[in-house]
Amino acid sequence: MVENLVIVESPAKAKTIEKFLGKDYLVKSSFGHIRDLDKKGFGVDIDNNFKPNYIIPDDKKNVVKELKSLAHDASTVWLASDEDREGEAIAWHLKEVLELDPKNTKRIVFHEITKNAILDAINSPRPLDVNLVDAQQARRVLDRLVGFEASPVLWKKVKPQLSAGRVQSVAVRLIVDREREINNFKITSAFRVTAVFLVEDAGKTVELKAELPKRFDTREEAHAFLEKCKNATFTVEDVSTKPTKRSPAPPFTTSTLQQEASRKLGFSVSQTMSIAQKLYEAGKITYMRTDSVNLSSLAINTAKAKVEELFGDKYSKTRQYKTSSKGAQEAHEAIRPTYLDKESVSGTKQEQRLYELIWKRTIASQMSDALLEKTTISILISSANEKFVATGEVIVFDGFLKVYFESNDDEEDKQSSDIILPPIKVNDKLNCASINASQRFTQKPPRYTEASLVKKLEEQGIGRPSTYAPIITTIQNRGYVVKEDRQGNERQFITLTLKGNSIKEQTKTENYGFEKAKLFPTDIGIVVTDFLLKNFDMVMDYNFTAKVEEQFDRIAEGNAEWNQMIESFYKSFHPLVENSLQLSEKANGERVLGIDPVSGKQVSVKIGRFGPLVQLGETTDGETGEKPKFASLQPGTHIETITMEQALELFKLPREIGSFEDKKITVAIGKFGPYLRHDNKFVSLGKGDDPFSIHLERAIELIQNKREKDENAIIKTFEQDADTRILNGRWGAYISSKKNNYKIPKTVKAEDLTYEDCLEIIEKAGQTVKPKRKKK
DNA sequence: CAGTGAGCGAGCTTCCGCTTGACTT
Repeated sequence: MVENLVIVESPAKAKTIEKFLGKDYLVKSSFGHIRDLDKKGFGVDIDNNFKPNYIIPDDKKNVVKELKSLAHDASTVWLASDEDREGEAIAWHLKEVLELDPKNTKRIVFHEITKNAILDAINSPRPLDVNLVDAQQARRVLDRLVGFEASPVLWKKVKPQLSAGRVQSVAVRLIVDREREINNFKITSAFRVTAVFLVEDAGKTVELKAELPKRFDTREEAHAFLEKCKNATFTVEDVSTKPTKRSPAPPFTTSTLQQEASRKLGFSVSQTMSIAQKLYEAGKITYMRTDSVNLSSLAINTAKAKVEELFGDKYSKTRQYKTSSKGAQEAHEAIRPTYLDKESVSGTKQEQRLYELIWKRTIASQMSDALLEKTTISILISSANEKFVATGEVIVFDGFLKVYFESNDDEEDKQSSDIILPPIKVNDKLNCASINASQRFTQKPPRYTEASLVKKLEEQGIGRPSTYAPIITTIQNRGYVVKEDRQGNERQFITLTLKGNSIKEQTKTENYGFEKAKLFPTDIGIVVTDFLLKNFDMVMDYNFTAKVEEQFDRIAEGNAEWNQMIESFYKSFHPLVENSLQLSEKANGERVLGIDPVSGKQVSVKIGRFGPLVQLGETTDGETGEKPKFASLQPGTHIETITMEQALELFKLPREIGSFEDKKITVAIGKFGPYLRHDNKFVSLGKGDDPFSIHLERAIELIQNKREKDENAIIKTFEQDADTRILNGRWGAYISSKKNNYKIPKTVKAEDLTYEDCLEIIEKAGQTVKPKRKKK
C-alpha cells in the first residue's frame, strides 16, 4: 500500500524522480501511450462523429494491469506525463483506463528533472486540459484517416503493401523533387582567376593569394584577360579591416544532435538515437527526444562554473536560448549531460564520442563569442578594370571556438583557422608570381543525407523528435528510397597559367559527383509520389502539416471543436479517395522510349509485378500480335533516366558464347546478378566481368575455378547416398541432402559424423517447423 | 539459387507518436 503513485512516461525518468521524492511516493512508468486506435478495421467510426475506437495493445496489457492495481491502492495518483499534446493525452487515457477518481487524481507537469522543479510541480497540480487532449485526438484521427484511406488506394492502383501518410509521403516527395532538380540541372562552367603575389615580410618572402571576383564565361575571355596582365603593374588600392564575431550554436535538440552526429561522427540517425538512449538510461544525459533548446538554471550555473574553472572568466557567458522551429512543443530540456562537470564518461567507444559531442556543444553554448578580424585587400591592375581581392581572417579571441565548432552540410568539416595576410599598405606595388585561370563547373543540388532530410522535415514542421529516425527507416523499408553510395565521374577542365611572360594551357581531369550514403528515390517511390501528387495534392502539399497544426492549436486553445475540424477535413479529403478509386488505369510510370530501329517495335519502360522492366512491342489486344518481350531493369538504371541504348542492351541476354566440353555456355542476368550456365550448372560472374562482352576463354576459366572450389568444399561423402554430403560453406560445415541444407550442432565435429548421424540431424530438422519470417 | 510480366481472387497489407525491450541472423 502506497500513499502516492506518480506515473511518468519513461522508466528511466521514473527511477530518477523516485530518488527526489522519497519513500512516500512510488514512481511508475506508462511506457508511452497505453491506448491506441484499433488496428483491425478502421478504428474510427466515420458515421458516428468520428468516434475513436481505442484499445489497449497486447504489449501494454501488463503495464496497464500493474498500474491499475497500484492506482486502486494509492490514495493519490499523480499523472506526470509530458506537458505537450501527446503527454496530455497519455494522462487522459490513464485516467480513463485506470478508472481514476477525479477527487484523488492530480495532473502535474515539469520541464526539467531537478528536485526543485518536481517539488514545485507537486505543489501546483492542475486539472487535465481536455482541449489539449482533443487536439491530440484530432491529430491521431486525421493521421489514421489519411493513412488508412490513401494506402488501400495504392494497393489497388499501384501495388499491394504500399503505404501513404501525412509525414512519410511528403518525406519521399522531398527526395523525388530533389532528384528531378538534379536530373534537370544544366551544368555550366566559368573561369575562376586567382593570383599569387610575393610580399616581403620581415626579411622573408611570403605569398599573398588573391582572387578576381568576376569570372569569365569562356576560355577566350580568360585568355584575353591573362594577356592583359602580362606587363601590368599591381597596386594595392585599399586595405580594410572589419571586426566580426561568431556566436555558439544553441544546445542540442534531437534534430541537431542527429545532424551533427552524422557530420562529425558518421552515425546514422537511428544509430545516434540508440546510443543516446543508452546514455539516457545510464543517467548520463537528459532526455534525447526533444525540440527544446532550453537549459535548466541548474545546468547553466554548472556550465558557468565549469567554463570558468577550465578557461577562466573571460570565456564564460551564460545564455538562454529560444526555440525557433515550427511546431515545437518544448516538453523537455535540451539534450545535455546530466552532470556538466563530467567531460567524459565510461561506456562503449561510440557512447563516449556521442557524450563528448553533447558535452562540448552544451559547454560551448555557455561561452563567449569568438572575436575575429576580417581583412580585405583590393589590388588594382594597371592594364585592366578588374581588381583582385584578397581576404584574410584572424581570430582575435577564440571564445567558444576553443571547445566546439559547428559543421556545415555543404562542405567537408574544415576547422576554423586563421588566414593571415602579410603586412601591406595602400599604394604598395606588388610583385606577381603567377596568375591562374581555372575552369570551374556549377554544382548540382546535393542529394539528401538522412540527417539533412531530418533538418528539412523539422524546418517544415513535419514529424516529431520521436519520429525522425523511424520515418527515415520506414521510407527505406517500403522501398521508396534507398541509401547508397554512388561512384563519381571524371571530367576534363582547362587551366591557363600566366608565369613570367608566357601563358601555359593545360587540360586536367577531376572527379565529381561522388556520393556517400545519400538518399535516392526508387522507381516505385517516384511512381507512388506522382500518383499521390495527382490524386491527393492536398496531403502532398509541403504546407499541409503546418496548416493542420494551426487548426490543432485552435482546438488546444478551446477555439474549435475537434470533431468539426475533422469533419471539414474529411469532406474535402474523402472525395479524393473516391475519385482515385474510379480511375480505370493502374499507375505504372510507363515511359515510351521510342521505336527499336531493328524490329520497328515500340520500346517502353514501366513498373511491372516484379519491379521495373523494359518492354519491346506493345501489349496488342489478343490474338493478332505476338507477345511483347520483357527484361528487368538492372540496378543503377531507372525508368526516368534509362536511354534507348541501355534498354535495348537488356534484350541481348541470355547470350550463347560458345561451348566447352561439348556443352554450350550461355550468359544471363538472374536474381543474383550475372551468371554463366553450363551443363545445367550455374557460375556467377566476377566483379569485373561484363555479361555483354565476356568471352569464351574467361567463361571457361570461371567454370574451372568454380569446380575447384566445389571440390574443396566437400568434407565428407557417403557411399550409401550420393545426394547427402557434408560440405564446407560460408559459415562452416553443414549437411547438404537432396537440395536442402542442415545445420550441424556445435557440439560435434563435422568430420566425425556418420551417415546415420546425418540422417538423424535431417530427421530432427524436419520436425521443427520453420516459422515464416515476417517481412519488415 | 539463376522467373516472372495472364488472371482469378482467399486474406493480408496501411497511419503517426509516445515509450522500451524481445526477437532472430
